[in-house]
Amino acid sequence: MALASKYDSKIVEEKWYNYWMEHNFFHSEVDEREPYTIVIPPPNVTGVLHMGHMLNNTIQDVLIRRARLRGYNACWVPGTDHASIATEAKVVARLKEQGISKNDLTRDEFLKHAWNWTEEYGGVILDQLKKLGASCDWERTKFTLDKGLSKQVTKSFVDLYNKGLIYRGYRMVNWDPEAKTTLSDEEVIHVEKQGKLYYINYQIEGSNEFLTVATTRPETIFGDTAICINPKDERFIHLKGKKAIVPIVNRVIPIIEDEYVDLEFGTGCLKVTPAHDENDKILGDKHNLKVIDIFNEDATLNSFGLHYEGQDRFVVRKAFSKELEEKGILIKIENHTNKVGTSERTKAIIEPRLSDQWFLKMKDLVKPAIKAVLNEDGPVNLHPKKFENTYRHWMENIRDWNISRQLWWGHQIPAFFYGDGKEDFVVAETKEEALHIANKKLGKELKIEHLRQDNDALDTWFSSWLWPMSVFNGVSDPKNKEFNYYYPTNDLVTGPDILFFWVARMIIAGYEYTDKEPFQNVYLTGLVRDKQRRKMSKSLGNSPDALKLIEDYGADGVRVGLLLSSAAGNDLMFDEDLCQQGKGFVNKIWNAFRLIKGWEQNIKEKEQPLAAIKAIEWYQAKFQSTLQFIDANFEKYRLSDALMAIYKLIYDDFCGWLLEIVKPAYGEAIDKNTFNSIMDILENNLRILHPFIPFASEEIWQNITSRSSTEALIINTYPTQTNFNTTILSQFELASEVISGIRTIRKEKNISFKDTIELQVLNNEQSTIEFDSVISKLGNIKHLEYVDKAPEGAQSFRIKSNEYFVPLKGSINIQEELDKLKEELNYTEGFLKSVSKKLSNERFVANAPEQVVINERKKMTDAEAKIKTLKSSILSLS
RNA sequence: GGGCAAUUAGCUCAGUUGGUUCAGAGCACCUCGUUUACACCGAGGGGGUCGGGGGUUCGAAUCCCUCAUUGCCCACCA
Repeated sequence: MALASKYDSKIVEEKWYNYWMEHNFFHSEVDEREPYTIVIPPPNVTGVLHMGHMLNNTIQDVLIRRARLRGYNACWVPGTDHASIATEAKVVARLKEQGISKNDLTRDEFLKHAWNWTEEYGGVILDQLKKLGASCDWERTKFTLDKGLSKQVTKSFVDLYNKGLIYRGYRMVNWDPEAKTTLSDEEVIHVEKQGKLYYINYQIEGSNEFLTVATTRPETIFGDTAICINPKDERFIHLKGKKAIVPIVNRVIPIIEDEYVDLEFGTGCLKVTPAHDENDKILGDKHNLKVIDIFNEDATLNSFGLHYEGQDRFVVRKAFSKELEEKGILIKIENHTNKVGTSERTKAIIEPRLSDQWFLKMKDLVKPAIKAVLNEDGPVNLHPKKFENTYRHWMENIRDWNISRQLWWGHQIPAFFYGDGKEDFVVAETKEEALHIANKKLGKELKIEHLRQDNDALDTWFSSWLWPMSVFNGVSDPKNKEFNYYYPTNDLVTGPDILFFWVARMIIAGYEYTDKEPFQNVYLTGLVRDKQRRKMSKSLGNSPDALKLIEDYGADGVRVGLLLSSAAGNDLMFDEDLCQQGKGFVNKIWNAFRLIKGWEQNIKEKEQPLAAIKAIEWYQAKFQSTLQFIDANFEKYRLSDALMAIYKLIYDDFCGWLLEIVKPAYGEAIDKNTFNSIMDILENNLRILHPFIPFASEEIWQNITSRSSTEALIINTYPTQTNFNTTILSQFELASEVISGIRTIRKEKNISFKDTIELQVLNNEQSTIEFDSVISKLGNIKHLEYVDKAPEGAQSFRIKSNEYFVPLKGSINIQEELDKLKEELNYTEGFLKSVSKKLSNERFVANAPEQVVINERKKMTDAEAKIKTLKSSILSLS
């Protein structure tokens, strides 16, 4: 069978993915082996694959495939997230296109639409992951709204409520007026906005005097219930105990005193609107102020807004400030930049709002999770470590978590109201149970239809924080076999943007429910950016189509491209050229295989050339030293470095050196021993390549007909570390320098590679004798001999203290040669001077470690020897 | 406003406890080469006062101070 000279990823990748699936190689069952588990960060169910997912999941697949080869029971659990607010927003938008408003639907009707949408688009992303080569255990695919998982969410809510950790409270929360729901603090993104500072006059009651207040939000004047001054402020001493009149509204409000007010800012007078600012709320509570809520849930003004009722807050800001200006009440406007909270999802500006919500007390829950990460050596390690600082800071300053959302798509809160009072509810896993509890509590015989379940849904993250446990049913049944086998999981791979949303909370939940960490290592990838360092986003249109990339470069090529330059935690400047490099690498491996495969036609039992014996011996040592490096870097989660080491091993050492050395002359047979050794080496290469380029490695593996093992590569073995010969590595190093020297002479003297030459070696102190056969082959040398004195009429070069001569038929340019020698002599003498200067420094000799001094002395004697040979060469030429 | 990180070749980044192999890698670039696996190739080459300035030391990319720039996280100053 002839192999194509260019590797065709399209055919190959589909073929082997199907093959792996048919043989169920991704599936894991509990057995006696040690488990290695990763749970996927569940992408949004209606999402599509983007560059971040590609990077993320490539890393997970590399880890999982390597573990599988190393004999672990590797289990990668896939799944999707219902993504409450994001998905609900998409469904609402689609309904709107169809002319349907969410408000016109019942909860059940809306959910039907949402489920339809989920079934239509849901899971597309999982199919896209398959294209990337992700070896997930698809039989275990989970969805956060699955019955089993939902049950566990409900159970944990009830459990935390019964422990007194969940409570219902009337608090100032972050309100997203577009999604019409509250958000947690983490879902609020502060962005700098260019705003204005409005100076507004308030009349003092019973006088003609005015007091000027500076505010960024004039529309909230309708909710003012006090003016606050600093008691130390001498400018306003005369106003103590007086009252002010809110302009337009004409409400009379007290002037209160509090040291909270900054004397320097604005006018030193603060208007207090307890319903719409957290600080004002604190002031209000302290001074017993009235609370006037002026907004509807979509942030239009309600009837307190008088003639602005029904208009949007920002429209009102403009119109109202104009009205105030016209009436001479607004006296000045200044530019002012401040940070404004916006919704992570809808980008709407957050409105602080008082409402009844559900909260989770975090202070105590957090404690074991802090310890687990900040302890040296685990049990939880973040990679890179620098994130432990931000983790600590967040955890130590944590506030209670607002877990209720005014959304329908999600887990409905299992609280059941039996009356209209704020406290008239019970919390239970089912309505029936709730009825039972309620009746017991009240001593009554209520009917089930008297109970009304809380309308709110839970924050998405309140379900995903259970994910590593819930995918194994560990919350419902902590004693089950699977859970105890697979949990705690090994690695988590995700972006630092959800460190608080998700990672920290999983650790918290893990300790609360199992006393164990949910995972041992967290690999935090960077963001994928474009060449101009811009974040990749749909709106910028700078994000390449993931599937198109796979089509163009092959999944293997894209995987290599992504991994080549993505140190943990560093942002990745994505450039398609990287994929091109990856594709080139795959093609290189493929062609190396074609070469070897070609030898198969012509193998003979004959004497093995010495060059081949030595080269194979050398490569095996090189492979081992590289394997050590790779393993060490996997330990440190430095996948790029591991991959780069493999890249160089294959490109330079395997293809560039080994294959060139053992390659039989054109038309000649290869000896059997060499061929077999090369096959063994090829197989080992494929084993370490497989995690990174699963498709091409399997394709080649399956094309090896003489292979001893019949198993698929994916479930084969990984090479283990053995002792290796280090001196052979340095000997080869010298030999390669000699070959390089020969090539230079060939080039300078215009000697074709096809013409054989002779080589004479003088001063054979550091011997490359072991590799003379290799030098002869690659240098195309007819005759190599050791001589006692420098031959005449030869071109020469020096490696360490050896001198090599290539006798030339024609005359050589003596002057040219002489100049070169003098230049080299000059450099070496300068070098010697600096070394001896260092060594004559008494303090250096006294203070530096012994080995350093010895090394310097060695450098000195080497240089002296080299100067000697250089001088004698110069003498013989002139 | 507080905190954390970064700054090394044109680009993306390595550089462990200061000291052989410390100024490196990959890519890009330039020159040469149609050697029968691969031009998605091979052989060479140029390129950096390690952000600036101080200091400690026999010795600093590495430790300390300071300044500058950039990025990230956190934060209730109207």
